[in-house]
Amino acid sequence: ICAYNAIIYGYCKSGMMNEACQLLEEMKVEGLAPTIVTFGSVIDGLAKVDQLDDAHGLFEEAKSNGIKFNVVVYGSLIDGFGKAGRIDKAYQIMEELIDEGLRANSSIWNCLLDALVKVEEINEALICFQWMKDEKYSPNAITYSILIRALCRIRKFRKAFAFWQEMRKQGLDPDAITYNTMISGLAKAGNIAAANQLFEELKLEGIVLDCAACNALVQGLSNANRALDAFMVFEETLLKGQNLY
RNA sequence: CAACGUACAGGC
Repeated sequence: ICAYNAIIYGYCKSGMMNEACQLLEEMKVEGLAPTIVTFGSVIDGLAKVDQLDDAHGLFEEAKSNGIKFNVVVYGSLIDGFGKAGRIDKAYQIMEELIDEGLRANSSIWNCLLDALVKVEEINEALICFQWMKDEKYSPNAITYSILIRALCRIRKFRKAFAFWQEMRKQGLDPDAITYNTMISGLAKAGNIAAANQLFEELKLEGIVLDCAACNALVQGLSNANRALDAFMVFEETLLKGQNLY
């Protein structure tokens, strides 16, 4: 069983779902009972290649065979439906999760928030975020990244910065991805001045920005017809011995 | 043990 699980896990991670499903069938034929890990891998794999209905079907089928899934498997489905823009299904799975007496966690909420942002329901996402906090779940760096990106998209920079500060106030250190989200969010929305300023501020704080952050800024400057400035950032990055692609 | 967020490239 462990051997099967390991191979199936590998197939699923690389998106080779035909092979994975075939092995799952083979297990049944051999009289081996797939475990929650087996089903979890396959469901996650199917959801990632947009075979959502198959994923959900397998989920229901396993459940009716007495398998009790954990939050992670629910998370795979919520994430999958959310990415496909099927919010209603995502909510439905969320409700099922609660009905089963399972407790959601921050990751589940993040999946849901990201889903709402993807269909441009930013206000709904903000309400959801408030709700999440009311229910005493702690947002993490990922939660804030999702919201900051969303707010930059709709050009609510002030609010994006407010979240940025709220995050630090809670002792949550923004990670490399949060920085990049903020910088590229500002740059893409054409707010080069703010992006540049943040970039400089972070440098002063001794924070090392990675190549994605530089890319983001270079791109923003280029779009604003400031090729010269873009080039300067580029050179400066090179001088620091950073790896650029 | 497993689910979630950032930049860039390509094809029509």
